[in-house]
Amino acid sequence: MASDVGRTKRPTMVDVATRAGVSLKTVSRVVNNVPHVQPELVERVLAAVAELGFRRNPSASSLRSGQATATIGLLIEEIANPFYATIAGAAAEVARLHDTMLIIASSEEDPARERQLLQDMCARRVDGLIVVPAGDDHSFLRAEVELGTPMVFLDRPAGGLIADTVLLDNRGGARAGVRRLVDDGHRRIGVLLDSLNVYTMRERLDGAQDALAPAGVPYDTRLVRDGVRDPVDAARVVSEMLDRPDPPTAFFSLNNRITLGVIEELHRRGSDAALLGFDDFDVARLVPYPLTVIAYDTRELARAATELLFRRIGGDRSWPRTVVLPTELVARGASARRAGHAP
Amino acid sequence: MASDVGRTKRPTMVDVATRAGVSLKTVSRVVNNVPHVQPELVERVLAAVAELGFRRNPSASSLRSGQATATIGLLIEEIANPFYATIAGAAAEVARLHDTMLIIASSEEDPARERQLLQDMCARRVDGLIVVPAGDDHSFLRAEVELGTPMVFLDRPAGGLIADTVLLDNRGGARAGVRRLVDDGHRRIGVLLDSLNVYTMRERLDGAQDALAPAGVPYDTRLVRDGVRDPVDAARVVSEMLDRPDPPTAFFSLNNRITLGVIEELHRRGSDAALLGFDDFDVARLVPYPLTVIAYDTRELARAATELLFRRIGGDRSWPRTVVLPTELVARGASARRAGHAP
DNA sequence: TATTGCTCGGACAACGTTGTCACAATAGCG
DNA sequence: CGCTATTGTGACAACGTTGTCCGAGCAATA
Repeated sequence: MASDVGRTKRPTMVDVATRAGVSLKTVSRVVNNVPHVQPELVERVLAAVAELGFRRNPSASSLRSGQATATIGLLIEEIANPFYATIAGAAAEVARLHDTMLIIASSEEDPARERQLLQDMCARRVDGLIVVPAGDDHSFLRAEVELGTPMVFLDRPAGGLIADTVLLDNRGGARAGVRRLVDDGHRRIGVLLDSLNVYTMRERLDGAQDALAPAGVPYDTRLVRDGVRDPVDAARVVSEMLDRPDPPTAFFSLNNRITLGVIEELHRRGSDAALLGFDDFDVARLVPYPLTVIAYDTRELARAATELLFRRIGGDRSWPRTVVLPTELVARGASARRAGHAP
Repeated sequence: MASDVGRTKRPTMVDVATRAGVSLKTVSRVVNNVPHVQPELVERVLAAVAELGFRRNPSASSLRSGQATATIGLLIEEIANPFYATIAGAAAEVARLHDTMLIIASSEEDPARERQLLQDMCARRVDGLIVVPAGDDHSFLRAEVELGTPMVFLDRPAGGLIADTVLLDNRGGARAGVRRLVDDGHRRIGVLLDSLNVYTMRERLDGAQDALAPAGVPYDTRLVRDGVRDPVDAARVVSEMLDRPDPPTAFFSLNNRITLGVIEELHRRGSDAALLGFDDFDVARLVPYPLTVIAYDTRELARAATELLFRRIGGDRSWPRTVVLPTELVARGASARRAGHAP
């Protein structure tokens, strides 16, 4: 083809060796910083490397040496989601400190795709994996674990596999938040959640029940609604609940997407129902409605997981551990009501 | 060490061949779907693959076959930033359609780091690169381009390198937005921007001047402020400008981080200055202040770039092109003033 | 039955690198 | 001055895969 113009081959160590007038092995030594090479030769080799623009081929390198691709994999649900983006950012930061590349893949909450991606990453011989599980059976990873690929599960536990896990205190956070609502005298609390198939949602709902049951609040199915996917859904559900003869005096939304919809509807109606939301969000203080959020440090979550992973990669073979990170209740919003500036 | 427990070697094609009682090459053929292999042998091989849990070693594969690591690289400034997260999500989606892995790396706006990461990705023999430039000299990539690694620059043009580029119509968008402010009678417009070192900021400011100059609006240095890094900065600058004897009647903020700060201050003061902001943001409609945003489709931006990249990977050797995507003026906010529900 | 044509399996080399080993050159010692 | 350590260097093989090529096996044809 006429389009091959300028299509040269990449320089290899052999080219560098020829250029520098040394042996292949000497180049290898210089490139890998092996000591006991004459300073003069080192210089000649480095000069040749620079002139030819040589870069070591990591495929060949990791093929030969068996290990250490200087790459870790991160499997999340969806990169575009700010929660996962924050996780990816924090993981990337830690990886950078270890001179390691980060491969990010999105499962899109599809267990089959999750499996495919994880196996693909393992086939690429990543040095380790951080996984936010989508499916609920990860026993297919056992072979990889036994082959020595360390992995840390993040935000949700693995299914059918004993492994390192870093979680939020979903249940405790929800319990504390709802307890506050109860302490404030609320007895009819609307609860909105995405899906009970998700571990975090189940935990949060359990936490709410932990707080409601001892307070003697009866269980009212009409006040717990799952399948709330987006803010529009949420607004509709809130509207329905408020139109009932005995409307809730408070709402607990189990994630921030739902919280946004709830705020919108409450604000639109000029309601004064209390609102508790799991997850903080960055424009929370601009929101024209007072609310309490169950906040946590997403970066810390990812950082803890990534650092644990690197400890494993570094050779820590101790028993798998589960780390649970705390949450915190924070008052937010109501800037529309002339809240002052935060310090 | 006693810790080697369970540390088996990964199965190779040789193992599979032995197990299936065929030759190594036959396994290779089956694994690569080469036709003309006896159906019975195919079955035996596949059975052995499944039993042993064999996965092809991509290092060896791409080493031998020279190309096609089925991986593309994306270099952005910061994964945790929603703009880049959205880009990453869209790029990942397109990559998935092409059965390709996406490696994401963050330059953190550091040109040295950018260079390092790009060269690292090239060394890993990615099939192509998408780059949001941080530095302003990318001539060091020329060697890679000549070696046949396609690359597409996104959001900002490359420096010192002729290459495919996908941009927003920053200048046109700013021009249209500011023209509307001018048409509405505004003559004193406060302009807040991050840094003139950034290409997009320069373009947006140029667009503003395009609209102001013909309208005979004099240039007032005190109304253009750069170095506005975050919402707190922005709020302070707005406050200062409003305290002047002839305060601006409108503000133009050149990115959404700044916009948030401006909103907060305007709302806090109960000001009625008009507000125009570059970049839309997802909670915009919840915002308690009316504003116009210069919006665009971030996903489309990334999609266009990624698809162009895959066309190049597919063999398109036509002249490098520059794609400019349109922006759109959208009215937002003021939900605090009882705006109705969007349909 | 012998020849041709065709299909498909297997031996072998090679991709670029690194570990092993051996050897050459130098320094240190008696 | 000869011997052993020590240091520096290179030949060679191997990592796991795939491209090349040859030839075995078989059917169709003369």
